[in-house]
Amino acid sequence: MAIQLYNTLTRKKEPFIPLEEGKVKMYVCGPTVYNYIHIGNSRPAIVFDTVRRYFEFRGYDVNFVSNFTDVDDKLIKAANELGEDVPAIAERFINAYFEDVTALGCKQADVHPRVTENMDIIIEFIASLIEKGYAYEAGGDVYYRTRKFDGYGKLSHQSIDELKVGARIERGEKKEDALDFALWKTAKEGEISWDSPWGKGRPGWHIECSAMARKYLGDTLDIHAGGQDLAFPHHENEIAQSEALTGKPFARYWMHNGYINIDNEKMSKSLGNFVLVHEIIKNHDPQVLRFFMLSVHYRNPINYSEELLENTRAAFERLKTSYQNLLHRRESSTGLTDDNCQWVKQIDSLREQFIKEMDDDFNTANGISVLFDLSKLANQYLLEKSTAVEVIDRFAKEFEELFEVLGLKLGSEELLDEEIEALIEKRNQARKDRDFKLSDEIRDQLKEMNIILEDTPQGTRWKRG
RNA sequence: GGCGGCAUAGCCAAGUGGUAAGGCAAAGGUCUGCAAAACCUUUAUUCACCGGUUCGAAUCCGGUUGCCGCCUCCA
Repeated sequence: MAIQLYNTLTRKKEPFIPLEEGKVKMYVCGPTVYNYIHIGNSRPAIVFDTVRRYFEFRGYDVNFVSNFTDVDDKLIKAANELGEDVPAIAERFINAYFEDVTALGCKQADVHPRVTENMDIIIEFIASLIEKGYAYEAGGDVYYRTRKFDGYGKLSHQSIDELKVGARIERGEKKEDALDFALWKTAKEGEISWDSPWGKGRPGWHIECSAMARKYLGDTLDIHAGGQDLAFPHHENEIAQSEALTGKPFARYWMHNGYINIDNEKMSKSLGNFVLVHEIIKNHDPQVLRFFMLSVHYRNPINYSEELLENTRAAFERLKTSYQNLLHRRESSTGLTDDNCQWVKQIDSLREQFIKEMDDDFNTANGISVLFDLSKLANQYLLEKSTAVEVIDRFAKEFEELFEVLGLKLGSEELLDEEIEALIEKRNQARKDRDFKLSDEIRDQLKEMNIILEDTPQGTRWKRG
């Protein structure tokens, strides 16, 4: 059974059938790098990183492209305000972006193309659209002739006449029609600019994705993804540009993630109610933020608050503790016993369940609930008087693989320094001697050092507090 | 005005026709020298409200209420 995914274009869940067997060509709209990303920006990064990981887990070869918008109006504005030039700001926030999303467990894309490095193909693209009559030059600007493209509105399911009501012409624009949008903007005095057949200027926002997606992935993509708010006008305009040029479908599947809300209101840089990832991860484990995002289906809204993050932390700990306890128990485990296969069968069945849930439009919320089932099963197994290394390893491997699919880390085994090691040994001797006063003192002392001890029939295990 | 989404326990959240997953929190029990971790048990006769279809509805249809989003830079 194929992976099912919800396609914004058809408003239905559809089986995923790639253009080329076993391969996924995927493009995700990346950030405009004029500031640190807020947690709303981090959602598509996390969600589509997970989609990519899941495709890979299911044996697909994924070609994943995500752009940086490194020149546009907002960057120019930021440059003016900060008294820096646009490339310097872009460079700084591209680095900051990688730092943030890496902390959140996102892998790098295969290609991270930048607008400023692809000016030639963007200009070429625009020139071809003019040639085909889909665009026109007007006083140094170039606009897309929206009404000429028949399918306009097919992604956002709006009719072109209804859209017209909301469209506007800004002062100084030379559009033929209110719905037309800029492909090329002529530079104002002193602004960063590139030479073009229409004079010095810079690209409009939408054309970059059409041009770069085509360059790196071809005329037709399997999946094009981004935040819900990009569906209109950004993605709609991309379709108009690309399909007018090639005459082929631009993307077969369109995926859009839901918003993050703060107090039930959309978070956005322009509303000013945003929370930066950069700030959050100073006080919170970035992995908890990722877990939080994945605990809700990607198309549903998420309400963010510190309190919810704290609840998530407790839940996430539960899974990791379960895994750590398995590792601790491994040392005192023996060979296989007769009933072991029953446990393994149950693990197999949970793995199937996980795949079934994820195959259904990447239902990470349900995938995570399977992890809790796995955790419960493992904890029950650890209650057995004797345990088998094979079964422990099977449990551990399952944790590791499924965590990896979701981009979550279980925490590596670290060693304690000798001093702490010695204290634990000393305490164990005290417990043998039934000197509980001393043993409790040592436990408190270690707690001060952020080491928490847990006594089990198989010996004392420790974890960081 | 056009298009779309959401409403499930104290909180978070799955679930699109077959009798309410999972997590957090809370309570009781077991285990433990005491803890911790964990296990077992309990916590929605009910899914915003009102009708309808059906043997059967949280799920489908119609209506009502409330909240949110897109239509303008936005993930």
